[in-house]
Amino acid sequence: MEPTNTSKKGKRIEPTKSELEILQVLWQQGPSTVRVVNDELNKIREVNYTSTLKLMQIMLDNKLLQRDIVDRIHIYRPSEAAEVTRGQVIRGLRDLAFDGSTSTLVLSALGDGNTSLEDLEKIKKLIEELEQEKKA
Amino acid sequence: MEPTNTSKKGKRIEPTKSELEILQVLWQQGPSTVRVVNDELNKIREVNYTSTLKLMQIMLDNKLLQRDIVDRIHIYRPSEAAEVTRGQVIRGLRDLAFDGSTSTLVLSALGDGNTSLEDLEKIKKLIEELEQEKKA
DNA sequence: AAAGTGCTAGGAAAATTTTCGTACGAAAAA
DNA sequence: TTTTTCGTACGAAAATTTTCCTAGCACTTT
Repeated sequence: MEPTNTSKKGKRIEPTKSELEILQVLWQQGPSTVRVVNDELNKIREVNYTSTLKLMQIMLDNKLLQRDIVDRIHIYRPSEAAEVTRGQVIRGLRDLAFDGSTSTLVLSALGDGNTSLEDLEKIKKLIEELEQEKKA
Repeated sequence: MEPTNTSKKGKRIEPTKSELEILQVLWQQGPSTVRVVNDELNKIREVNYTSTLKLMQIMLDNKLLQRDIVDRIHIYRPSEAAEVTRGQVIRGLRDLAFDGSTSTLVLSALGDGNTSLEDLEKIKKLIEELEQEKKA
């Protein structure tokens, strides 16, 4: 399908699965080289270095990542804070498979019975804060 | 990549985006013909009838859907209840992009400030129930 | 019966995503 | 200086996902 945007650079798209995987490493580790990211990925599954490199270059093109070059070392970092991208992704999934309903999604997420008491408390706290804001 | 399963039929996979889109229609409308599903999809975006048909046939192969034929009319329905598939999907995303943390995910879902008071209450209720179970 | 309608099956093309081979440059080691 | 090492860029293959074309069957209409 023909994109509405004719310019090659700067298309804004949702990250793919592999891209999210890389973003997650960068969110965890902070700005990193390809080597670091690739090593991290290889703790989970086998990936060739150049595969990770290529993907990160594509993400640079797509503006999902930014890059600093200091002393010839390429250091990549996410363009957006984790919260922003995660929000986009979760809302996308909400609309795609959860009827557009946040509560359906949250109920489903909590539904496996494996959420710890601390987490439940944490979430309850947040809800109460949100309720305060709403009522105010 | 070579699948571990050599048999053609019966491979168990996570639904793709388009497949989730179809599942969502079936969850909403109940068991339906391809025509109904396709009409529903076309309220959102243009899709050719045979595209939807093909996808649903693939999903039948993958056992994501099941089919009843009554009076030559093919009626499709999801193999799994919405809750089950939604749970799989949300856990997949949790591990992929939310550090494996349910609370991070939920906080992110609620974080856009658009959740209604009723929804917040509904979620809080559920959390309190879960806490009771845990403590018991 | 012939033409039209509405549907399924299956192949294959198109688009997207993911993976990797190869070339090449710069720095370090021999 | 030559060789080895470590990294990037780029093209293209491979795998996956998505789309649609064509053929064929059954029923309806003319």
